[in-house]
Amino acid sequence: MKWTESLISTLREDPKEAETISHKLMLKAGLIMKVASGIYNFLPLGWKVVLKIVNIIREEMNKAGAQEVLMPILSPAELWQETGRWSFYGKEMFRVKDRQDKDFALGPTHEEVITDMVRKYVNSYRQLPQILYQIQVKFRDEIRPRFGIMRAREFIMKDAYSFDKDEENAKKSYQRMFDTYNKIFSRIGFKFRAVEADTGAIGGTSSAEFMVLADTGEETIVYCPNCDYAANVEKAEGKIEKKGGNAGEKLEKIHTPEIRTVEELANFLKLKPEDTAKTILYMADGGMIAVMMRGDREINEIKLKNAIKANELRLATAEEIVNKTKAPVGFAGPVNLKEKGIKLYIDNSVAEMETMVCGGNEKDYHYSGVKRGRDFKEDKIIDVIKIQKGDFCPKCGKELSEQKGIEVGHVFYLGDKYSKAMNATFLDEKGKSKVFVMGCYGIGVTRIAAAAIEQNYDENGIIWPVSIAPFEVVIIPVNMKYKEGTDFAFKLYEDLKEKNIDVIIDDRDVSPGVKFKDSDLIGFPIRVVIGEKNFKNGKVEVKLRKEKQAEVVEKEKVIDKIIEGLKG
RNA sequence: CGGGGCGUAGCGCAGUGGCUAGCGCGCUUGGUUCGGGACCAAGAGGUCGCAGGUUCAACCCCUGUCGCCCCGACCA
Repeated sequence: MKWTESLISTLREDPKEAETISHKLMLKAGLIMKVASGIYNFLPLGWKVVLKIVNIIREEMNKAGAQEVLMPILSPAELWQETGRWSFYGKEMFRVKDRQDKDFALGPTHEEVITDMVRKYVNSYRQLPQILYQIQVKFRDEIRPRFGIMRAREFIMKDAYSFDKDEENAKKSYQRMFDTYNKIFSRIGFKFRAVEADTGAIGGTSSAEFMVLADTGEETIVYCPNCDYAANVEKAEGKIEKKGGNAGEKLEKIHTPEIRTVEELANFLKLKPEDTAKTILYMADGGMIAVMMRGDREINEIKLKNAIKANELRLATAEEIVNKTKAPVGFAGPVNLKEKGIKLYIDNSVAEMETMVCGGNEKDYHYSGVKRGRDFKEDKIIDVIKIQKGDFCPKCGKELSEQKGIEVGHVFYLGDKYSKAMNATFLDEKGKSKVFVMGCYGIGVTRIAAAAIEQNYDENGIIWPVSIAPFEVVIIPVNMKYKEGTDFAFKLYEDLKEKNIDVIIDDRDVSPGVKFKDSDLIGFPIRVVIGEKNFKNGKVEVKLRKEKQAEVVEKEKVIDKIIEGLKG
């Protein structure tokens, strides 16, 4: 590509609408353009990046024996109603009506559509397993789209679905996809990690997320430096240090005016936060429940939601709390809670405490010396504490660490959730009708582009990995009027194209600084500069974007040097 | 949905109840320059988000509305 013939439009100043690195750089480098909130045009450079990502994914999926299909963007409400997701998915699903007033969804994911396809065409165990995938636009009306294409409302996803005759084989398919994902992300050049994850709206029994490691990531990963345990903090389990639980032996009611937080309470009573237990009130599927955990720790609501098998969970409002407990927010406690008709769950950490301070269910009162069993009785002991750095690995017991990540892939072992709901069956060896055992596997294609930037940038711009760079090499003739130099530059350009190297030549008649700034900003992995002084000595400069130092090489050796650079 | 902020040229911003709305960058033309966002000269480009109101007069004041960004709730 010649720069003068391309639609490349870089910005000199930071776009004000962007805050995060990748968003800012993608706009500044002219990769994407916003059309509406969470909706973007991919400009030529940006689309080249996406296509390179797509190619890698497609190659690896095909190698793994998966077959590509294409499902429609629109899907009829009936399919979603079969699994109940028409109502369950809520406002996040874009819905439209056709001229007959029939309901359709813009596909946020395609389990229903693919299951419908497979139940129609697969009738025998002999046709199994099947792994089908597509690379398609997805629509999700995110509550708050942000960070450019990182969390967009319209985005490209590779979604795959496996169908097997039984659990054993389904687990093999799951493993095959897991391995394929490792290959894909390695090929792209990511520093990444697969972690245990919550299954969220897709459902199923187990899942793993592939996280690109970047300090700017939205997700927190808890991992063990000693063994292979790693999990999204949403899902993470662990042992927490047993401490505290010394709040006197005798149950005493204490006047604690205006004291609502654990911090205030501990200071007031000259105890430690871990000697207290906090009680949080939630509305779970319409009814109020109470959850207790040790005072110094935070709750993980996702773990809670799963532990109590709630569909809908939210904090109780101040009004609901007063109505039900007769005490204002901040004074909830386990003593006499049963009489108010509130189910009590306690975290493991509370079960370990000898005695504790708790809210008194009365304005300005707490109890000290509260003993489990004597002063209250829980309905169930569960694990709801948010695991953090310094807690102990559930597998090997060593201390856990934390890091930030960006979710780019997610594999789910689904089981029969969708096949059962949609009555998707086949005949087994014995002629018996059985439902498919499924898995589903997503990769955020467009998100990968943003994640790659979050992981690879400096103060001058993007540093693309070679695998997905918009061009592998940029050739910069410093002065277009210096004929010998530009002649060589164009010759080199043709030679590289001949060798199937993805190259662009910056043939603009602008000052050198502009070319250097733009090439750093866009982040081409290799830059070849042809300047008059060097060229008169038969030399040109080759610089890797990721290195500080450029190298001056004989002009005859430049192609070898480039090829070497592309490998490294 | 709650909190905060912003809509003026392609981008980043300034501006005043009054006459022709500015600046920088970018863009066009001509010339000089050529290793880190060069310089000179001459240009093009605006329903001041939209609607209504107040006023002799509104980009500016008032009301409404739409859009966008950030934080939170939420989220494969």
